[in-house]
Amino acid sequence: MPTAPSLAPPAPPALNPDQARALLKALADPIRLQVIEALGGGERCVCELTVALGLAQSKLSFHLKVLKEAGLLADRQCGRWVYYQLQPEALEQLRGWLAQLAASCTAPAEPCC
Amino acid sequence: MPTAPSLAPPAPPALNPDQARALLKALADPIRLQVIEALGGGERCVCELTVALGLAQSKLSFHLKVLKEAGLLADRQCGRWVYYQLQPEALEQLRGWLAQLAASCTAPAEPCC
DNA sequence: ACTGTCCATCAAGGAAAGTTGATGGGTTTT
DNA sequence: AAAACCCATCAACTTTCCTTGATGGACAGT
Repeated sequence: MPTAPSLAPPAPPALNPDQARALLKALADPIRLQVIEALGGGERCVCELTVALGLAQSKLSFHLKVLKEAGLLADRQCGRWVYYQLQPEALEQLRGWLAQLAASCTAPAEPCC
Repeated sequence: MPTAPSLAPPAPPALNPDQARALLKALADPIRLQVIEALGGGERCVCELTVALGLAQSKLSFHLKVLKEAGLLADRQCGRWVYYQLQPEALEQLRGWLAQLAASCTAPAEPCC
């Protein structure tokens, strides 16, 4: 048995600090949250998103790039269109990272005076 | 029975979008994460944190304020010192918010071509 | 009172992120 | 091959965030 196959069920690969920061920063923007919510119902192409959110194409493209680089979105070209879809695993990974952070806070609360 | 008393056990009050954004933004900074980790072991005063993290007093004070305003920290004055401590509920609330966001993404995945 | 320590706040400068309009590459349609 | 459409990228600008050094308030000790 070379490398014991893990039996953990979903077990997200655990985030490194930079990935976590990128995710947090990507989510900390109203426009990008709107994009995520708009993609909640399924895949959409850029031109659909521009009209749905009332954004300039250039502006939307910028935010899509941020979200994609953070790992929250995946894109797929289809002819002349580019479709974006959510990567819900990313949200789950961030949740795991937060849980781990909270777990490291064993604060015993030591009042001094 | 005027307002039925909820039976939910811990039930964090649920975050509004602005609170969630403040939390995300506050966590998306390396220095502030160091502060949080430093406070993981319990309450600390500002002067302890400055030496522990090697930060200028003014700089640390700025980041402490951001974290406090986001709800991640609470402070307490004791004589000449000011002690900061973590508010782990804030992390839990953010986790809940993320779960809710993920739940709203029912992406049916509709390939077109 | 005077001095020293701890801390928050401020103004000014620098760095990073977001916005805008324009340009060009790639694809389909005519 | 020309025209129309979808989209990413770029440079210039604006805005937001962070850093730095200085100032002052609150408290404790002398």
